[in-house]
Amino acid sequence: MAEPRFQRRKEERPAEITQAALEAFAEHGYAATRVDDVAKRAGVSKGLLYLYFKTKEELFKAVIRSVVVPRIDALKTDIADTELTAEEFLRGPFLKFIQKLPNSPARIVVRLMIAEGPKHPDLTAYYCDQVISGGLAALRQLISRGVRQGEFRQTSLDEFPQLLVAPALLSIVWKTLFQKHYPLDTDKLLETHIELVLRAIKVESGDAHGGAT
Amino acid sequence: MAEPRFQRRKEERPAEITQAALEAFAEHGYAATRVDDVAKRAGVSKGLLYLYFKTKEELFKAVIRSVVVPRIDALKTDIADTELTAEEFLRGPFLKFIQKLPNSPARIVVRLMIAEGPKHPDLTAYYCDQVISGGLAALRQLISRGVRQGEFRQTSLDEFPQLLVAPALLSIVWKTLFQKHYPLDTDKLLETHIELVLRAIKVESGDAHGGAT
DNA sequence: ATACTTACTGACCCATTGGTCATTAAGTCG
DNA sequence: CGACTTAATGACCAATGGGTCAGTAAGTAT
Repeated sequence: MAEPRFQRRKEERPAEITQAALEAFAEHGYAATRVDDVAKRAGVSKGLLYLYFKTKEELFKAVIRSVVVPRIDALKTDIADTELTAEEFLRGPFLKFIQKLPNSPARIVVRLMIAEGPKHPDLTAYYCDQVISGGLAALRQLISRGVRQGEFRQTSLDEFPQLLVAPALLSIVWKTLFQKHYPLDTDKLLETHIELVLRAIKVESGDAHGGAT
Repeated sequence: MAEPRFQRRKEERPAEITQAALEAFAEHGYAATRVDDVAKRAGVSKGLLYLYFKTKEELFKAVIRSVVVPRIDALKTDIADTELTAEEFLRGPFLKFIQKLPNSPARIVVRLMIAEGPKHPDLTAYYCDQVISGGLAALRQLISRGVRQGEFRQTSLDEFPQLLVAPALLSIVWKTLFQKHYPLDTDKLLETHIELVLRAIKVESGDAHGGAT
């Protein structure tokens, strides 16, 4: 009876709607998701949603941004602030970072970007600047540091830091598509990846197998 | 005047439509492509399209199959029939194979599968059987051969042959999304990848077994 | 030629859904 | 407690597009 038909919560609404949209997009993809469904999930009317987001496309962009921004910032400051050697960093924080990706909202974002990216040039540009450009620069910096400190040989890897994250992308895609048919231990896969990369780029000292320092 | 309004070409139609659909899907993705548009591209009426393909979804599946089947068969027989050493094969035919992917129809298929796969379980299963399962088995075989012949060390790579193709997936995605903003020499990237992998897994011998037999 | 089969057409149907707006009611201020 | 502002609603509109089917004409057999 005394239940109010709705409450006014101007501040929280955008985040709630964005979160609901992320879930809906995760289930059906962007195109097949009905705005009405997003609104229902957020416990809100469609009309209100359109009060906060001009169009469905705007909502889409807001979703991407809300997931991407904090995550990439974390990695960037992590690399800048760390006191670990390059190898320790790769084995530790970096490995942890890419291991988390396949089970995080990043998985959804990657799928959405691949599917819808080509239709949203400005969003892709934004993503390039925020995620790709910054992320790669940070990785390149990490590798260069390793080379400067005499840990790593001079290889083409610092020209293609993408190679460090390629298996993470594969893990994400795999989880999204094949996990059910064809389970894959992505944690172990990524660990193996780091292992192999290190073996390939470390300066070959007397004890090649020297596991941890 | 004497121009016939249309010709009857029962045999060629399916392939023509499939090809047109591939192009349309490449441009707009599956959901945003209108069946009418596919028909127009194929120079055919929408009605006829529905004569050959029960639904839009059936058409989609046919497109995927038409691209995937021949390509993967090629790689499989290639690996089985080759007389090269494992290292030579990786540096030669395998590198060529993954270098071609980012500019082939495979690129489109990958995007479509990532975007739409989760909504088509049976198609995903099919893809798993035809592409993934077979492809991985072939790669694993290649690696094992290398190990048996004393070329490669025993590593976890044969547990995760996916690592061999991960950079190819990245290249495909990159080309699809970022190429314009952020050019990437995928050929060189993939070459570097093979280089690094080989350095990581080759038996370390200054001279013991000289690599090639 | 004539009758017959069927590849092919394109106008039509109608469910779906992005987006709007007149209306309602929750909060607020004097 | 009124008077007022605005967060929130939900019925509604218009367009889009998957799918159908009655009709047409290209090929074929006789």
